[in-house]
Amino acid sequence: MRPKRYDWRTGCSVEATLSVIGGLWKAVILFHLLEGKRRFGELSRLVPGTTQRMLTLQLRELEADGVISRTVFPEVPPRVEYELTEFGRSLEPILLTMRDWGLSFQSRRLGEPKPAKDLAA
Amino acid sequence: MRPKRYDWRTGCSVEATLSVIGGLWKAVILFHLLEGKRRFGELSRLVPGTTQRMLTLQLRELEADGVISRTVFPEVPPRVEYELTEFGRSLEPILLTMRDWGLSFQSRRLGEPKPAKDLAA
DNA sequence: CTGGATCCCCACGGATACTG
DNA sequence: CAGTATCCGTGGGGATCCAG
Repeated sequence: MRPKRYDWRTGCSVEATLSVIGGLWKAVILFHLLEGKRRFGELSRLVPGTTQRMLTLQLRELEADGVISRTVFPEVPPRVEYELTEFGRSLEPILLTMRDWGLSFQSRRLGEPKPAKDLAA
Repeated sequence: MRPKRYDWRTGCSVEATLSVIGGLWKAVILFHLLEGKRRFGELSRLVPGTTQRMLTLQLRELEADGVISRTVFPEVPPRVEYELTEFGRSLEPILLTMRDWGLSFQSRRLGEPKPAKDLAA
């Protein structure tokens, strides 16, 4: 049995949140879905560093949690679109807050002349 | 250093944020530190599901990133206190947003008699 | 184009014992 | 009390091939 890492029942509220968006690339995926529907290939390009396999797995879990919807178009070149559900959209405040902090963090780091410990971090 | 999972330089803003709080239990740890200083043993109890080793590792990384400070009291029964730095406190909006969503999620789930995957409204 | 199925490996993380 | 050191198992995730 997989005791999972996070337990939304016994854990604190943050832990509950992580049980949904705690996956490796979930937050990043959801962030890119804020702007609208995305095809699999788009997400693949938007999230470099992840493999197709990982992307698929993460998308499946998000779908299972009711955060995103998956629409398959029965076309000859297959097309699949992922979209936030109403429930998934409720995560927007979190994602936007993370984006804001990230932007600030990035510019802060870029402004630093020399990192204290060049290799790490 | 290994390319790690997240790269705040090449990735999107959310990815940059995850490079700091993306660790397994980092968000949970930081959340508990919002209320003030915590001793190692306290955190250990506050974050069930994590081992001392993991807790130590996560704390070390957070410290290396300048998010928390570690104070050692040279007492006979050793005492170590962890506290958010000013920089770490800048993460508060994220943590609080996650807490809020988690609370809502928990109560929502508790009210559900059966898991519903199709939620139109 | 969008994945599913498989194989494989290592590094992540658990458990335990020890120390200042 | 607050770790560190060590060993070790596992499963997470990469790579590859195949399919609709």
